[in-house]
Amino acid sequence: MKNKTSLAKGTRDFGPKIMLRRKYILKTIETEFQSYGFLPIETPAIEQLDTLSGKYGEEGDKLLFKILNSGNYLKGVDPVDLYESNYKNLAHRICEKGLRYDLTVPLARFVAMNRQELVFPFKRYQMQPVWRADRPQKGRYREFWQCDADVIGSGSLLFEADFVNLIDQVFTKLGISYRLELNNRKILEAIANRYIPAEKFTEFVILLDKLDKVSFDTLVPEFREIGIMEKDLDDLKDFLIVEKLTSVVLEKLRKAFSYSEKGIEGCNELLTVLELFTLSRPNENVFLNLSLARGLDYYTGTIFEVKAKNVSIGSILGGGRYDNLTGVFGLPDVSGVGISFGIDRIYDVMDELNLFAEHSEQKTKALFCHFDEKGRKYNQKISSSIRSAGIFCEVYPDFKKLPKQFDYAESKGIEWVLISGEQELENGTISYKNLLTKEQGTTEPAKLIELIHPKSERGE
RNA sequence: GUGAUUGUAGCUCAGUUGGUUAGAGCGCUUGAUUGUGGUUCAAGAGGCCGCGGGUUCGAGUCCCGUCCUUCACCCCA
Repeated sequence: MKNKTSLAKGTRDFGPKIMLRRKYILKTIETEFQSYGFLPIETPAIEQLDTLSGKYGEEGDKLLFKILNSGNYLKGVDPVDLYESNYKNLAHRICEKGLRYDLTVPLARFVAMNRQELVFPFKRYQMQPVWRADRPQKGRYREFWQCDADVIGSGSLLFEADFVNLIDQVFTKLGISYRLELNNRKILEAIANRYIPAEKFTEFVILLDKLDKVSFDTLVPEFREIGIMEKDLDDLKDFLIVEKLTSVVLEKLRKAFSYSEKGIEGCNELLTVLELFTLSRPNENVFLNLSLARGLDYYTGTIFEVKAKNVSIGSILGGGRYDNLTGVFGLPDVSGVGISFGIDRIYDVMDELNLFAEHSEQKTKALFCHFDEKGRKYNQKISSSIRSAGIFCEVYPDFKKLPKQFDYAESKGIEWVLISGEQELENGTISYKNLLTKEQGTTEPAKLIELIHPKSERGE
């Protein structure tokens, strides 16, 4: 029986073992989100293609999954386009919907549509899958989950500081050694203004982003191409520091920006963020990286990026401040800031570094065993009472030999087996064995709860 | 989108210059053992060699296409 079926490229099934771990990551993040006052929303997987198109740049548009119209999707199609395989024209004719590419644009749409009912600043979190028609590779999937928290409708730098703390709490809980890099779009603008005309800013930013992977020197030809003078190259190279974020570093930087108000503003913002997060949680993992740019060009202020130490898998979190995200949906001048955890990559990091603990609290604790219909009925009754007491348990479904039933318990990691045979039924008792400690005996059903989950462990 | 790479039993993998009936380990089923698991021993089941075409007397093996895997680029979580 050969498996002729296969998964769509870049998608994955998750078995129980993996799901328990994914749920654990999700739960850890969700708890932190909630503790900072973020409230959940969900939006549809499917959006109008118009909502998504043009929000992610030319590259992003190519990566959008489009959904073929229902019914006769060829109605109204220009035969010339068909004949000439003019797929770009066709796509928007025959596809009016698409799968969401991230959670930020749907949020912007949501806020614009529901602005009357929302309390501002609106703090929401959202944990849902997103889809990108990318070629899969390490740490990159076509379907993956993002866990976003955003604050809409406030320019307060307090939220940037909150995010720094929140990020630290999540990764500390998960046991991941990380490095949080910050930058500010205003600082980038100030640097760019030093060397090149404003219209080259985007190209400049894309180049800076590459410095993460390749050395400055290999990019020199491209820097020249966008108009950086030969004499300025060394100056730029010295400028692009990566250092621990401290007030001393920011002070130095601010002096270097004496020519640029924007630059000074960016420094002041980072200084405020530093002060605020340090008040609640000093953090040694925060760095200032002046070449951190991030491709998404809607960012206007602080930029966040987190990488795991000791694993090469790209960033596991990204985020930043944007001043006009909802503008295209008819709600201008609303400032927001947000971050996004990539839990598929976080999973890969934890898997590679062996950071997953056994999550035994989620497993079945006891298995009821028996030999015949009478015993099964007896067990069925007892099981429901200990289940009501909060003990995860299950009743063996068939009448098989005891070793089989033990094997089942063993392979599911069930600690206790409870046996009801002729003897036990006659005396109104039940036999038990702990597969880990080998402790065994016979007791009354009413005492099972205390046996399996003693008060001392319950903390009562 | 560009360039590579992979696919043989449930899993991990052998399979010679193309040559009878495609193998191993682990796992699975049954028994030794009809109320006490993980060990041991014995027997057994399980494969259209990813799919489609081609070359050949003959293809798991060579060629072409396609799908999935993995990886780099682009870009990103």
